[in-house]
Amino acid sequence: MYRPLPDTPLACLPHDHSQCVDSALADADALCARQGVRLTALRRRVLELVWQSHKPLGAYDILGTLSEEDGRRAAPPTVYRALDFLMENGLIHRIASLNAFIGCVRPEHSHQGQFLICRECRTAIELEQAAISEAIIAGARSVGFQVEQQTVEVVGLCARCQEAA
Amino acid sequence: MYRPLPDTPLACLPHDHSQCVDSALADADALCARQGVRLTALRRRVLELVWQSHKPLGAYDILGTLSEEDGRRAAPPTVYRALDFLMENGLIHRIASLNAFIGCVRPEHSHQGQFLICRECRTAIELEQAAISEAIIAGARSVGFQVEQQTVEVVGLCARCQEAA
DNA sequence: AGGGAAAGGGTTATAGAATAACGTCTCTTT
DNA sequence: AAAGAGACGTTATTCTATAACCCTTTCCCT
Repeated sequence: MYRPLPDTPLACLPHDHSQCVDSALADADALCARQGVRLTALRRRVLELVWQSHKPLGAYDILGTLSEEDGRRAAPPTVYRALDFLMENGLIHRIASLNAFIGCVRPEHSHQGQFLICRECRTAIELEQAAISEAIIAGARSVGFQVEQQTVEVVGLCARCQEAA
Repeated sequence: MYRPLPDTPLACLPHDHSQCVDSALADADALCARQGVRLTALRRRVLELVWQSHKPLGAYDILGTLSEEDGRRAAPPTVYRALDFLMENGLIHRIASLNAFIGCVRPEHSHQGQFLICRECRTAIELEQAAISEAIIAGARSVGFQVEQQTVEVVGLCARCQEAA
């Protein structure tokens, strides 16, 4: 069942993004069915909005879009509850340094990603490198600390924006 | 019984914390003099408050303390400006995942730390391990990403809280 | 099928974190 | 003494997130 990340994450390249969205939603349907949890219309719509690009999206951006769609003005808890559900089920990640959310590229097995965030185009690339994780666990162990949760968020320039500059 | 390694950070151990504060302030005085920037009374006081423990401290906690001290009610920009100054000069770090600030244990050379945050006692231990940094830089390079800034924040259990449990 | 518990989500209000914009005072530096 | 920069006060606002309450829907048990 282990599917390795492609060598070059799609987020780095021009690609047919509608396929990203479709497969993310299909994966989510399958995953929720398997887990016996409910991917309601609202949760599914929020997930779709988060996946609208490879750039982390703020809760209030989502809120704004939902409000426009529905005519009536949605309230923050509506969105935060959906986001909480999606995070609990590994479908999205929260980027703490941006107060924003991004679709998880591999929701099928629980994990915490590492994120490369381009300061120019704002795209976030998710990595899942054992070498990074292990370096952190080893470093922590050297002072007797037991790791439960890692936050790795890196800012810099993506390959495309380096070329552009 | 957990036996510390030779270079175990003080935050991991019982210690005379007033020495931490004193030396942090003395270091800050020296560093600011060397850089030709002004460690004003306010900035120095904020630094002292941040150093009051090894637990990350929120801007509004600082604000509250300042307000009590001064009688009059301090406003957020007062604190945030001081915090910005201290960060620019490498005297404190911001912990993004906690919206909080902590004194830098080695302000003498600019760097970004890696932080181990105990979920039980809230203590944050600053690491500066080249192996972690390098693993991140290498991982990023593998997708053509050029790193400028790293955020590494780890949650778990410190040695003392593991024993207690 | 009926009934109760739990989950989902609307709504109002509030807490918590950070910044914008403008004014004032005080130092230099000339 | 005047000009300019830096530091800080002050007011207002924005952005992010949660609390608390209520109603409806769904699920599950018998």
